Amino acid sequence: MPSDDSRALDFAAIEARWQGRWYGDRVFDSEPVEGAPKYFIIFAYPGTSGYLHVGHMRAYTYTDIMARFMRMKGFNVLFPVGAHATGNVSITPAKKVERGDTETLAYFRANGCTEDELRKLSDPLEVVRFFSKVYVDDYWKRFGFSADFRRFCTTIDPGYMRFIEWQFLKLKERGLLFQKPYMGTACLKCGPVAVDPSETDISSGGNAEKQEYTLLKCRSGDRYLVAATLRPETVYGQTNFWANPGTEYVEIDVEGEKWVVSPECAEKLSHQIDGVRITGNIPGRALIGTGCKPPVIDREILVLPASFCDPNVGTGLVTSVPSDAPYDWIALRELQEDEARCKSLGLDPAQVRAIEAIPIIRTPGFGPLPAKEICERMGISKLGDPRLEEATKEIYSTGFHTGVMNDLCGEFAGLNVSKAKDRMKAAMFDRGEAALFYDMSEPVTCRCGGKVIVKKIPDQWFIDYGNREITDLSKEHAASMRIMPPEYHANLPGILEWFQERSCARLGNWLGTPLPFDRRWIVEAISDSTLYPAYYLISKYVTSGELRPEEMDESFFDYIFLDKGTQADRDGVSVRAEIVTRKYRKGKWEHIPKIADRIRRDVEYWYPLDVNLGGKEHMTVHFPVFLMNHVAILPVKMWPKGILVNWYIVMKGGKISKSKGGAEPIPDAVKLYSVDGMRLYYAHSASPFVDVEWDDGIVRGYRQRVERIYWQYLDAIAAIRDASPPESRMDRWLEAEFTSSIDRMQSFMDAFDLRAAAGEIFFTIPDRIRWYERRGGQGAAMKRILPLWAQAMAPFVPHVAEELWERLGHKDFVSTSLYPAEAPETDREVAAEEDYIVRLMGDLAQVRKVTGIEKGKVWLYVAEEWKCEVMAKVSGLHASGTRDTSGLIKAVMQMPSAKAHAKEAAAFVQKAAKDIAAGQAPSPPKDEHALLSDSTQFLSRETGFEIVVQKAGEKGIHDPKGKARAAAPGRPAIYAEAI
RNA sequence: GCGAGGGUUGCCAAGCCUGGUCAAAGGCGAUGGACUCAAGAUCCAUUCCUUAGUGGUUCACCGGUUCAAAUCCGGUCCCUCGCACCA
Repeated sequence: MPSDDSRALDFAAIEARWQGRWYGDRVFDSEPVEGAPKYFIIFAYPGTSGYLHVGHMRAYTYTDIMARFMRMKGFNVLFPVGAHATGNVSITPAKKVERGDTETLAYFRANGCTEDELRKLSDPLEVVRFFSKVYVDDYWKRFGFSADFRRFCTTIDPGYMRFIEWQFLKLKERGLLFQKPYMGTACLKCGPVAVDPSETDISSGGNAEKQEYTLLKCRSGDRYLVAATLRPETVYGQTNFWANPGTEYVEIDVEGEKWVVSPECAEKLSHQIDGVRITGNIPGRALIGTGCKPPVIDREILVLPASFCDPNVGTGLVTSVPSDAPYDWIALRELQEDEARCKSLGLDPAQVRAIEAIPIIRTPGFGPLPAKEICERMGISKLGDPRLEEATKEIYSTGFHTGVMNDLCGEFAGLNVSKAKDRMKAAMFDRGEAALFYDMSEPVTCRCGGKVIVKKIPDQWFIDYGNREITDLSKEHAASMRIMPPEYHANLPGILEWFQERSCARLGNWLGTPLPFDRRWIVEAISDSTLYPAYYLISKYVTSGELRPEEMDESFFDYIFLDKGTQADRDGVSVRAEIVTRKYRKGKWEHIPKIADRIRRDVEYWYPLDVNLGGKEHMTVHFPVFLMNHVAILPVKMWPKGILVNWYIVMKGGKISKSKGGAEPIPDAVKLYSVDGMRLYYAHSASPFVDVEWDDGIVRGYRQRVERIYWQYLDAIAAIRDASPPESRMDRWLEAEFTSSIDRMQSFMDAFDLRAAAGEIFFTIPDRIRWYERRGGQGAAMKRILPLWAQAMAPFVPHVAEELWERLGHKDFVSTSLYPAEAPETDREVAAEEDYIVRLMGDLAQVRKVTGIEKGKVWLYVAEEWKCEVMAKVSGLHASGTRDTSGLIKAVMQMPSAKAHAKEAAAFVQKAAKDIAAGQAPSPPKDEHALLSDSTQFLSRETGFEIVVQKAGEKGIHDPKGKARAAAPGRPAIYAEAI
């Protein structure tokens, strides 16, 4: 027995040792092998934006486990890795470093970045280079990934960019690219910016949303007072118009029309509509008391004063619908009660008082005037009340979802509000009475300090994912794919259908590939990462220098992916493909396959991709376009075969965020928990399809579990090293248990159920071995199962598995060993016997507990022979459909053995039938008495009771309490006496 | 707004698709015991209530289907996540 302290494993040494050997021997570099089945798996590569955290490693580890498993199953596995540098992911940190952002600098330093390195990182390209290296060396190799690192590439490698150019040429050729105007968020100084909660481009306003206002053009003389509304469906309820008497408005020329809006709005509009210019000023005061004629309703309404008209919101002018807008309701009432104010603004109080709200929407739970009702309910009576916001939201959301337009709404009467909204908008546009206007829901400030606005981009490039043919083909193909979890498989067709056009390029200063036919545009990050698994087949040749980026023209890719330019018209093939036919090798020139041919063969061999594994954030973004681009561009035989989605590791309080940092740096985590401990944690602590809360203690527990198994394994080796232990029934038992565990593990793995698979190997098997030892197993079976056990562990805990494999005396790697093709025949009968013993021990414990007898003598009564016969009979009848008790009893009474005990038998049949129906009838071992007699010593030792085995129903047995009668097949009766 | 997932016994987490074998796997924690001078580690047992063992009440809540429901259907409450040119 080793002393206790030595039972801590030096994981770091083991990890370093095996990683050194794997990568030193390049055992995971993959090349096609004629005739060998292949397996091509990737994980969605990370953006080079920051350090990775323990959550990312979950997905990556799944990928490696699958890759390792398939390799050992005999597949030729290709598992390449890369990094995603497109867009501004690396620009953002570079900018932060450049301006000396203290948080960012601290973040880099905390993760171990040296000052030398840090200085360079103000250059985005350096950031890409830096993180590429960190990912490969500090994370992926550090985790022992069995990847082919020769193929590593980023999306801004020159070769990759050629590939993307080709992709877009093909999309264009297929008619899937088009241009149209788009309203984007932008800073006037910096160009397009992203507005999102992570605030990578902006300094504030990350939660702002782009809102679409409908501009209602209300005729007033030769011009329009233009009101902005989010609720165009309420136009029938307009009773008056609001303007702010305390502010200035401007008159602008819009395509020949004169509009009145706030100056702020005019400025915003000028970025959205061409040729907008200011032609005059109008004090708000001057509008009050005039009239205007809004769209749809055929009547003039009065312009009234309202302080809540904010020149920064919408047009600064508002149309009033007091029936459904709490603000309007309160404002109107206040004014109606304020005669003095009316007079001071030159309004006729009587005329103002005459205005009445017009009910337009029937909303369940509300009367005809919801705005009025909610204000009364909430006790809102003044415009200054902050709860007006809440009231507005409530009315809007209830009305929108449940409301129906009433009879006053002309042709729209009877429609659901949600439907009426779109139709009314469309009708007003058609008649030229309305226009669209976009604005942010709250102020957004760019990193440069400028204001972020909504700006029209007149010629934005889109990919047409709404294309009928591509959508249908993709849906059809998705149905045939292996997609996990099943819920996603079911949802994917819906997502593909929902996917419409998507902008695919950006103006501005981003990293990425310029569109080959319009180089002002840079292909954006989602669109340039759809076919990339295919590029891993090429990157190797670029890295090695065998292929130069400038040689990768359209005809080159056409040749290797689309079979164009084969044999017959070689003239069209890339020049380079012809050139590299000879190479100086080993001192002489030899002919080697042309590089393009070699790559083409690689593509034919490795493609399609078998599994694309990525986080759930990809479900509605990356995966659909990944699939649709394959369908659009590549031949059917190259369409992907599988998708696996993983959920997250979360910290208390939310998702671990790469951009925000704060998570455990991987190198530190590895020291704390060990690589194999973490790998086992990922695989086993939960299904891949749920979020898991990171918990230190639990991860430590897994490290300990690995250690424990390691020592259990070594002890087992030591115990059998030079001995030839005798074979016993427990050896047959262990081998059978082990074999079925391995069987289950294999089928779990095939179903991507890593958790259940790991459970078999790291929990069930050690547990069975302990039982084996407890029952006196001497090691004969251990000798046989140990090698396969190490192999089974290898995908999950490869470092420790290699170590154990070596201790067994192997000179090769367990990682590249193969699982045996066939499982040995095993004896299932013994399993029933051991189940019986386990069950009995449970009953004994139960008896001990309820009687309180700790030490004493226990009599076990094995059921009479006739009971076994009756049980078998009932069981057979039950299986063949006879289930009613009286029928069963009749049938059983035909049996002479039962008839001899008629009364008892009838009762027994009833109970047996019940147990069988409930599935609770244990299958008894063949000879209970013999088994028990053989096991008395074991049972005594385990329970501390003296054990006597008797046959129920025999004369002269010791049975003072008549317990023997309760004996059932597979379940002996028990009687205990304290000493 | 659009869409998805979920609420299980102290905690984490299986089961739910394919109803019965489910008082409900496994892990963690807790309690007791073994081993030890002791501690840790390890091993064994217990961990809803009850009871000389085969009984009772549970799987967010309400209702329904069924001989039978954690599992199917309808409703309610609560939580989480994805998307809306960040990737």
